[in-house]
Amino acid sequence: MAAVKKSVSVKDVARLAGVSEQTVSRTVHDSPSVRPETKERVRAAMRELGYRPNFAGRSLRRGKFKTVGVAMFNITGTGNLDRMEGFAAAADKHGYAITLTKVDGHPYTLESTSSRMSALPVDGMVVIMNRMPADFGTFEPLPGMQTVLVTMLEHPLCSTVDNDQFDCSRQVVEYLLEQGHKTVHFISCPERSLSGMRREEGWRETLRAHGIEPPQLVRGDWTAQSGYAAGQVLADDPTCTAIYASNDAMAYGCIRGLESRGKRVPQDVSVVGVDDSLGDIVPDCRLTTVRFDNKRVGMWAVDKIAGAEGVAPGVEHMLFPGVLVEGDTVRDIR
Amino acid sequence: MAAVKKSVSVKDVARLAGVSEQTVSRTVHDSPSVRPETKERVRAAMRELGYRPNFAGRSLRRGKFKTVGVAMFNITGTGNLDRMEGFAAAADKHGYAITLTKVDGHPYTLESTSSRMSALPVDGMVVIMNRMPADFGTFEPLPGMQTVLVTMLEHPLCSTVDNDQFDCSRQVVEYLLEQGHKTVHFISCPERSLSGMRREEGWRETLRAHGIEPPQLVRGDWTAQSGYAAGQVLADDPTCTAIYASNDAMAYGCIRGLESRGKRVPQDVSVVGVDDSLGDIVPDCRLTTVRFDNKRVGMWAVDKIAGAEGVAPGVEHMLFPGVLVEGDTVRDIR
DNA sequence: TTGCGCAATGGCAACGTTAACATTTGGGTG
DNA sequence: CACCCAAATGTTAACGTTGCCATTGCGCAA
Repeated sequence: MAAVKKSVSVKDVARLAGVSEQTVSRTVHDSPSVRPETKERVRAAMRELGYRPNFAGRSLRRGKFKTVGVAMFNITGTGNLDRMEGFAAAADKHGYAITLTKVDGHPYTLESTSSRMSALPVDGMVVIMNRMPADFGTFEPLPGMQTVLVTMLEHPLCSTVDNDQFDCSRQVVEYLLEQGHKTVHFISCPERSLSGMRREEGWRETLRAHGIEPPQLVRGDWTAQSGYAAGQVLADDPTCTAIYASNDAMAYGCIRGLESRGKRVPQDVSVVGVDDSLGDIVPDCRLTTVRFDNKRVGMWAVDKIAGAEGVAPGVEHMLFPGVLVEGDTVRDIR
Repeated sequence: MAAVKKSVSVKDVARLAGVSEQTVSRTVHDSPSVRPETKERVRAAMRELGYRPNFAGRSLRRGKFKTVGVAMFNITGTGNLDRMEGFAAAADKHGYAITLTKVDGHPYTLESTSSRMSALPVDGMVVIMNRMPADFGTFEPLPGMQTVLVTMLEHPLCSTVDNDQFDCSRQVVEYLLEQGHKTVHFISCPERSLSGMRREEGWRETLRAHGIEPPQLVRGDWTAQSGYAAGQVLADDPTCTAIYASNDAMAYGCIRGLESRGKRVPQDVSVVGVDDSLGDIVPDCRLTTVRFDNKRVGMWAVDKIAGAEGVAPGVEHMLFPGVLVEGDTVRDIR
């Protein structure tokens, strides 16, 4: 056991088992045209030598890698962990692996991402579009490199998938109106956030669809501190009985801000957030919020690539609705 | 442009450029023994055909994949996102890619993880040891598969890296003692958590090292709710002027629990957490906590594999200390 | 002019696997 | 007993790349 073993190949196994390389290959793939007795002999040889099929040889021969590439601009981001969980779960299901790459560069383009991916052992790629790529409109995926974009936008040549942020706002606003509120105030996010702006549109248009002119919104910056300030402002507005915040941190901040001005939640004002990100961090409130199934989004993306074995690409646009989770921060005032 | 292009190989480029395949290969690797003029002609051909070197062919030839495999039991977990960021950053630096796989199975063994990895295009692997594998003590890494475990435990054959949980507690306890506190109370976590138990040991032993007998600890379950309950209990203990909680959620819950019993933080009681996970979620307190650099842990792991190009493995054990971040929840009572 | 050395390029083989085809063997049928 | 068929196994070639060695062409010193 002194020398370093070079990697064991079918040839070595074949020699030891006294069969041809092809029979070894057939045994690996459990072909029915190998006698059980022979198979057993080959398996024994594989065990003895510690044989593992070589990925490169196999891929070269097959022209497939059974791997999906994932490109992300910044890995740290709300929901990314769940999305990754989804990628991994779906890949696992299809016997695929996930290859992860960080994307950078100014300007950030789908073209360069795609080009980089094509030198990696992947059959398709998923791009998490935190940023808007400069060439979004004109990009065409490489032939043979099925591409799925995680974004709310539609694309003529790539399948896209994401959470439905517009519908999320529709659900929240209609829910609050059903509880008897005459209008819904809104704490927004910075204008550069694509998904945040979709939430804003959803809020605005749903109110209008119910014949209600949207009140002045309060602009936040995702932080609880900005929610706190917004809560203090809205506490002085007598028409404000229901507040919808663009994320949970601002919603929680808002609650504390309202309380600092003597308003109680939900007795005086109802509050709803988005993202279900408070988890077990806050002890004294079960916030009413919208939960997105990011894992499902991730699974869909990988399914689209790994599931379509040889099937025609077929561009599809998919938006998954969130689920409104009732907590203790909304009161029915009818 | 009607037919689907098969993948473009060196052969195609060579033909178009009127040179041999070898010259194309040399051009790809920017060998100095190709005339600049020839290089340019080859490059033009590559551009025209959209040539990308084939990963499988290259790996087969070279016997290297330039890829590090990462195995995780559950992807969702404190710090995993930052660790991933570290993996990706380090891989990027070395021109490597990351291949992610989810691990399951009962019992969970390093052996099966390793075996699964060896059929993937990776040169080494990193295992995030959220769970204790059944064969931790007896595992030997596959030859040629450099293995790094992310855990606090040492291993005779694999390099290991993680945050230093013991030192974290030492820092917190000594910091609080320096502020004049006579003892430090502790809110622990469930006993099954390896890192949590290390924090507990660190708290206990540091107090003893200062000649202080550790007071009765309060057992929590990582949630703010359990911290809240602990805070209420400790509020009635007159000897309790400083509390160290095993994570930030419990620390925040504890603060609210103390307040519910009329104690103020930090005027009456000082509180310190761990993990720096509150971020912008809580509006009204800047918690004193310990911040770990999980990204650095991730980078170290991948550096160890990707950086050691041909170098002898060399088993190493690395623990990174956290940094105590001063907030507004500790008071100097000297 | 001849010969030498160097720069530039080409030819060949091999990495490990497996699809396609070829061959062998044994058993049944006319 | 010749024949054919099916089951089991073997042989060959090719996937794309690149290390090694061979070859070509050219300038320069002898």
